[in-house]
Amino acid sequence: MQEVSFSYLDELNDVQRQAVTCLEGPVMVIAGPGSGKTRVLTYRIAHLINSGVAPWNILTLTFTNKAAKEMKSRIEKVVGSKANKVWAGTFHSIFARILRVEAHRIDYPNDFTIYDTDDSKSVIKEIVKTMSLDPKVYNPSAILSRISSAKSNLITPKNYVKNEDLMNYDKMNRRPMTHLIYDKYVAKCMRAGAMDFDDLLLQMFRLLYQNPDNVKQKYQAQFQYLLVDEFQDTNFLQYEILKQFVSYEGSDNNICIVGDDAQSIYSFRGATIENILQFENDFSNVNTFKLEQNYRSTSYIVNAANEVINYNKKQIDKKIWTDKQEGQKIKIIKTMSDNEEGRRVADTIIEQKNRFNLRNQDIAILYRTNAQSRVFEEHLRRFNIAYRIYGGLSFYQRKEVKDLLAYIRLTANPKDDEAFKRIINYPKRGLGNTTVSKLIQIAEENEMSLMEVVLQIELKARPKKIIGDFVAMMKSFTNKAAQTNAYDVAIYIAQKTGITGLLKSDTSAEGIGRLENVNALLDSIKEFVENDELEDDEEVMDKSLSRFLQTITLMTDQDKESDNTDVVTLMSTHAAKGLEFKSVFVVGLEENLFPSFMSLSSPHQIEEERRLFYVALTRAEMYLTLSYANSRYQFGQMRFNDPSRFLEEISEENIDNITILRNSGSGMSSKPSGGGFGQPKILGNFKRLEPSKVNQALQMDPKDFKQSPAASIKEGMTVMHLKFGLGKVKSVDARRVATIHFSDIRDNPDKRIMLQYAKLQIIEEDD
DNA sequence: GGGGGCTATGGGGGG
DNA sequence: CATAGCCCCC
Repeated sequence: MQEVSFSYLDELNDVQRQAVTCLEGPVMVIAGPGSGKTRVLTYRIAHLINSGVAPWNILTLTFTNKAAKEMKSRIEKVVGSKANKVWAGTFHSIFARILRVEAHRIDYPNDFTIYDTDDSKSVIKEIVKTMSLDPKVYNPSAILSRISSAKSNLITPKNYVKNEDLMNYDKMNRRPMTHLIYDKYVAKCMRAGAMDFDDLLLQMFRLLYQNPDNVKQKYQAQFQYLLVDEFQDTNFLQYEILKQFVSYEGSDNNICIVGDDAQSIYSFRGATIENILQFENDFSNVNTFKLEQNYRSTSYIVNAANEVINYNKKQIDKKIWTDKQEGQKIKIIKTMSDNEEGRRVADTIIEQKNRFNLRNQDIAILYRTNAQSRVFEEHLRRFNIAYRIYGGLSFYQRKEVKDLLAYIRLTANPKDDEAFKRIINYPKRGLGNTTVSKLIQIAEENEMSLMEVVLQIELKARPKKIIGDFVAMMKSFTNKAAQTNAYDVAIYIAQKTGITGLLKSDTSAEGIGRLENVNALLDSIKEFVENDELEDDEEVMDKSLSRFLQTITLMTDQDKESDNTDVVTLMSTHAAKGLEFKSVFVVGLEENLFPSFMSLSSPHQIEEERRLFYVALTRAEMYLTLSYANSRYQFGQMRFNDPSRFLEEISEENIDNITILRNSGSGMSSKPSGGGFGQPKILGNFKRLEPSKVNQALQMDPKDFKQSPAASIKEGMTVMHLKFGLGKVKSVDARRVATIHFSDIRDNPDKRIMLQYAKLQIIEEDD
C-alpha cells in the first residue's frame, strides 16, 4: 500500500484548507477572482480520493471541457492515474454521456442526434411556415429563446399554455401562437431522434424524475460526491438535476458548489443568481467558505475592480483584497476611430513586450463582441505579432463543414431531418424547392421523418430517379459505416457525394479555403480514429461515426488543443472567464457596445454588463489597459459613441493617465478601417485549426517509424510512440489497454494507450 | 420545375 | 457586411 501524502494541504491558506478538508455534507465556496478556486476544487477532489473515496464516485461539473481537463490533470499530479476515473466534464457532455446509455428508457434512440442552435432555428422556421405564420413576427431566434427558457424552467408545452404570464407576454409581443410552435417543436425533435442543447439537460432531468427501472438510484449511488464549478452560471433546470442526484432519503448531501455571484454573466442563457442565493436555504447545515484573498492581480487592479463592482446593488457580502504590491496604474487609451484603436493597442503591445519583457502569450485583448476582432488582427499582423482568435464562427458552423457533417449525421441517424434537408439537394442533383416542400408536407401530415417518406412515396419519373439514387447512396454509407471506422466512412462519403470534387474545381481563394476546411474536418476524424490514448473510461474504444459526432457537437473552440506557440490571445470577455494574463487590454469601452445597446433598457442587464466588465478587469495580473474610440464602424455605418459609463466608475487614483472622458473629440476623423486586407477571418481561423498537438521535438520522422503489431506489445518493453516518443510499458490490462510511461512528456507522463489503435514500435524487448 | 443573380434585412454573449 | 428570400430566366 502506497503511503498517502497530504503535503498539498500546506500549499493552502486557512480558508482554502478548511474548504478542502470539509468533505461531508453541503459546502458552499464563494470564490473571488484569483482566489485559488481551481486549486481548492482540485485539492478537494484529491483529498476525497486520499481519504478513501473511490474516484468513480466523484462527479465534477464545469462549464467548459477545458476546465474539466485542466482539473483532471491537476488532480493527477496529486493522486496519480486514479484521477482519470473521476467523472469530470461539462453539464452537457456528462449528461450526453449518460443519455447515450439510458436514452432508450425515455423513448429516444441511444444514438440520438444533437441539434445545434442553427438546427433548432431551422426546425422552428419550418413550423412557422407550415402554420402559415409571418416569419418576421415569429422570428426563429426569438421563439427559440422562449422555448429554451421554458425548458430551462421545466415548463412543458402543456404547462406553458396554463401559465398566464408567459401567454400574456407572447400576446403583448404579437406572438400568441408561441406555445403551439413549442409543442410542435418538441414533437418534431422527438420524431427526428434529436436533442437540442437544452434537451441534454431536460431529458436528463426527465430520466431521473420519471425514473424508469430505478435508474435514478443507480446514479445516486454512483455519484456520492458532487462538485460544481461556476455555480453562479447554472440555471434552474441544472440545479434541479443536481437536487435529483443529491436529495433523497438517507443522503449525506455531499455537494460542494463553488462560485462568485459577482462573476455571473450568463443570465441570457437562463443562468440565475438565485441558485447561489438559495443554496443555503435548500440544504441544511451548509458550511460556507469565502475566498477573499486575490493572488492574481496587483492592488491597483484589485482596487479598481472593487470600485466598479460596488456600483451593483445585489451582492453577497465580501471583500476582495490583495497583499501584492501596487504595480502599474491602469492605462487608458483614447482614440478617434476603431482603426486607430487597433493601431494604438498593437503599438502598446510592442512597447510592453520590450519594456517588461513579456511574451505574446502573456497578453490578451478582450472585447465585448466577436465582430471587433478584425482591426486588432490587421494591426497585429502588420507588426508581425502572432495571435490567435477564439470564438466567432466556430469551425463546425462553416457551411462546407456542416454539409459534410450532415451526410455523416444522416448516416448515423436516418431520422435526422435537419441533416436530410441540408443535403437532399447538395451537391446539386436537380431537386428543387417544389419537390422538397412536398416531401416536408407529407412528412408533417403523417408524422414521419423525411427519410421514411422518401422510402415510401410514389413520385414522377424524374424526381423518383434522383431520390432513388440518393437513397441508394445513403444506404451504401450505412453499410460502409457498419464495416469500418469513422475516418474511412467519412473519406468515402466525401468522395462518393462529389463534395471533394466540387470544392476542388473552385479555385477562388474562398473555394480553396472551403476545401481546406473540409480536409481539416477529415483530418480531425482521422485524429479521432487514430487517437490511441484512453482519456476517460467509457465507450472510448468506439470509433464509430456516431461516437465521433457526439464528441464534436459539444466541442467549442476553446476546448480544442492549443499548440504551444507563443501567441497573443484575442477573445470575447465571456470566453475569458477563468483565464488570466500578465497584460490585458479591454477594448471598445463605449456606450452601446460595452455596455451593449441590448442591455441599456434594464437596470438588471446593466448590472450584468458591469459584472462582465469586472470579469474583464480581473483577468489582468500586472498590466491593465482600457481603450475606447470616438467613432467606429458598426452595422455598416460610422457611429459615434460616448465613452463607457464603466470607465468613470474607476477612481483617478488607480488610473495612470487622467483623460477627460466626455465629449473630448475634435472634429478630426482618422481614416476609417475599410476592408483592405484579403480575408482576415479565414486566416485568423486557420491559425486555430493547426492540429499539431505535441511539441515538434517529440515527434519522429514517420518514415523511420515501423509499427509493431499490437499483439506483440508486452509489459516491460521499451517502445517508440509516433506522438509521445520513447516510453516504457508499465502494464497491459485485460481490455488491451497499456499504461506507458513517456519520459519526454512533462505533464502526466503515464499515458493509457489502446493497443487496438496503437502506433507503437518496439525498441527493446525487455530490460 | 429548377438554378442563378439580386435586393433587403438584421446584426450579443455560448453549450 | 453576410445571408436569406425573391424574382426572373432557362
